Amino acid sequence: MFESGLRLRIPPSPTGSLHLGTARTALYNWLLAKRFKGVFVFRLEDTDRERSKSEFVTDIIEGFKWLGIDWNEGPLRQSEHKARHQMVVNQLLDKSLAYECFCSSEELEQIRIAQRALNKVEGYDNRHRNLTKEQKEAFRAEGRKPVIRFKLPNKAEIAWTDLVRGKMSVNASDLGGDPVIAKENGDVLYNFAVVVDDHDSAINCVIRGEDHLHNTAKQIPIYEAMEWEIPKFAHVPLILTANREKLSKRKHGDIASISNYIKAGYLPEAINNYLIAMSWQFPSDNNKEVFTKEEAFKYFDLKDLSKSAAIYDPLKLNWFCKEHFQRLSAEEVLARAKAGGFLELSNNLEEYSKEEQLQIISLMKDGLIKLSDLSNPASAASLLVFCQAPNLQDLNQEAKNCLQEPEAKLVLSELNNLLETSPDFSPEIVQKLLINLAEKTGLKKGKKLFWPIRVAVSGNVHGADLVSLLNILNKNRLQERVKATLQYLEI
RNA sequence: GCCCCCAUCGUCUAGUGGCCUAGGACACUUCCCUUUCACGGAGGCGACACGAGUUCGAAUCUCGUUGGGGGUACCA
Repeated sequence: MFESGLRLRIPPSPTGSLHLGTARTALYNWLLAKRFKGVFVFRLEDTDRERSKSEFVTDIIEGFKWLGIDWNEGPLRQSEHKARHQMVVNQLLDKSLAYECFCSSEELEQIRIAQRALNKVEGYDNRHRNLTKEQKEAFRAEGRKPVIRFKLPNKAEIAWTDLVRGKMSVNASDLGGDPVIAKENGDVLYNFAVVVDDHDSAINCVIRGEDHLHNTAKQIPIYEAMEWEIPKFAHVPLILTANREKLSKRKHGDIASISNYIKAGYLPEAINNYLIAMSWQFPSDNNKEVFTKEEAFKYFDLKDLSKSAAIYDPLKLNWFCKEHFQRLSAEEVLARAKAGGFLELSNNLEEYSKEEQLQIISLMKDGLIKLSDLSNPASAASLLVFCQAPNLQDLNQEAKNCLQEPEAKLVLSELNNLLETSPDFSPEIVQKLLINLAEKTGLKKGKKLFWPIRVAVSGNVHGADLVSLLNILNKNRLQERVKATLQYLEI
């Protein structure tokens, strides 16, 4: 299908930070480029001068890098092709395939109102298609400045075979009139610029969101007018929120921006996995859900993509996160946590040896969703327990209740006594210590015995395996915290 | 309003005319493991939107209805 070599592109506009949907479209492009050894072009769609910002350019590039999405050409900037765009506008004008339109926004609005009243397609009625020289001069004399409109073919059916959806067609008359390609101030518009730039980059396959379906119908006639080769089109399904609206930066900024996932310490491999799996899975192996994009590209094909929109499910994303954390070594988790600045606790882990740090991470990484959980006191994966004694004044209800039990004081004072004579900790010693404690207190293994220790140590009745926890924490810290709790109970 | 797209458990999906009393995953839930939480293991709940047609036979093909989404700018 792509004898001359597949050429793909992703053209985000730097009017906001990298959007989850853009990332997903980029991913699908990347997957296909890798699979068929194509060229992937990265272009910044920055023709809207008021809304485009350099900080967003940085954000988008950082986002792609974080996800591991690389490109072969670019970043190109649409704004640098102004002269070229102008040239093509003039060519269309010369060939009478485009024309000047002098309608004011008020006139346009009136046309729409009238059309709507008749249940017709709203849009421009092409009234200035065939203005005479005199008419144009008259408008100019009024001080009007024209926009340039492209002549859509009359009553023609615009059809293409979509690589995701199959046969598609839109009637030209349903497109809302001849589209403006250049504004009054000379700036060209998206639907025109994108065609010129894609052609100039020799793009032969356009993968974009389903929201562009009508744009494709507007763009194909421009290719035809210029006698340019029309690329293949593939419209991928959209991401919807739980209440079924298109995921937008403005309304759902927290979940829509890649930068937020970076900040929260998500694993890029989990985001990639989720984004791909939203609309695609391994052909003939739907049991394989957890995979990397490098595994996926070997089998990826647009025809296997789902046609319907997917609803963003944070719970499923969390599951992918857990799965990918489990596949990471403790070394790797530790390195990423450090590099990302997620170990900035009050006393950080530096007082533990490297080996102990790795033990700590292994102990905690089972249920880890994102790296920021490591320093979030509310999270079960919080490392706070290793860094500071619990605040006994401010315990949760479960912990409070536990300490009020009569056995709590008994357990802790006996433990305190045993610690006086205990040798330095090892897993075996801790194990023995707990057995001794059970004997001394007459309590069998159970909540009555172990919960008070947990509260004294971590301020919580739940947590990681107690023997490992105490062993890493070590004798001194345990002693300090048990004493502090006993003191607290005396008052 | 008009145009376009989509339609299997709550969610993501497998399924391309008989292997379907519809399979998997997330979520929920029961039990087991476990000093706790989690992890892990074994179960459970739960869907072909509806109506016609084609066919010996339809989740799969056709048409209609309904529902959902997107588009409808001198934004991208």
